[in-house]
Amino acid sequence: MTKCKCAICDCNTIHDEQVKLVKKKMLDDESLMDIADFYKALADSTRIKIINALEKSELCVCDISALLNMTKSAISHQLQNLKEMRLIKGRKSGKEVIYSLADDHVRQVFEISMQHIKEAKRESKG
Amino acid sequence: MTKCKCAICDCNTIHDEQVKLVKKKMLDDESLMDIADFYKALADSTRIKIINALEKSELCVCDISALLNMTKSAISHQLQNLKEMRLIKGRKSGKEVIYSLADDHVRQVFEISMQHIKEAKRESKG
DNA sequence: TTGACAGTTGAACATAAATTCAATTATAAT
DNA sequence: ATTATAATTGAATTTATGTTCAACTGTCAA
Repeated sequence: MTKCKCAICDCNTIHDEQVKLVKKKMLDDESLMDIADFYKALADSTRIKIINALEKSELCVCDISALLNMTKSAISHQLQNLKEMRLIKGRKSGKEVIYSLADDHVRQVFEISMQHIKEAKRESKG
Repeated sequence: MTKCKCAICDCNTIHDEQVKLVKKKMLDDESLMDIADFYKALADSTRIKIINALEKSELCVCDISALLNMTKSAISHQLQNLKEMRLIKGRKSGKEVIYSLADDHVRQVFEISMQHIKEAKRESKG
């Protein structure tokens, strides 16, 4: 329990040992940024809907627009977003571009988050 | 392949069968919103750092402020955010509030997302 | 009971992200 | 070639989010 040296926080009593330990064990800043960016890609209901849809079947931009009742432009922007994060991939077929999920991680993460939400809901009710 | 009826998108040729199938299989809007909200909680580098820190040890607000070199106010706001999503919990100890992870889902999701990022990086290099 | 400190809170501000809009590219059909 | 359509793009706009700032609450110690 000592006074913190840093200029920003006005802490007098920090738990030195724990903080030192944690600092040592924590991931580097760049990796943590990457992780946050990964979640950012999933942190929007439009993109989540797109992913949930592509879990069921590959679809073209047009299909997704109709499905979500949104403009092709809005959808296309979000598709680029998801593609950049390598969550989806697109293949060209004539004038259309057919999109599908890039790999299985999305499905896995989806499963776990569903579980968490279910349990969190149960707790909040009980 | 028919003209879409909706007013917003200007689609002429949508793949009816697939869209219909997907619509049937997709989760309801509320659940999809909940999932997006869950990811929103993780979609910020400050919050990710907090979670990564709490994976290693429970910590008070002061500790986290010192660790991340940020004001207690900024940290506190984010802690409320994470608590609301039931990702962390806090217990009072004298003047301090000690925070820790709420359950194991966070750890699990973390693992998978790390895998995804590693693979995505490998691909982008190859 | 007064002062000091850990933590929280709400409003203001600053920044980032989503959607719209207009224009453009690429492909297919006439 | 010309036209039509799927999709993309960049800039403008709108909306959401993170941080700061100042004030406040609760707890401990003198």
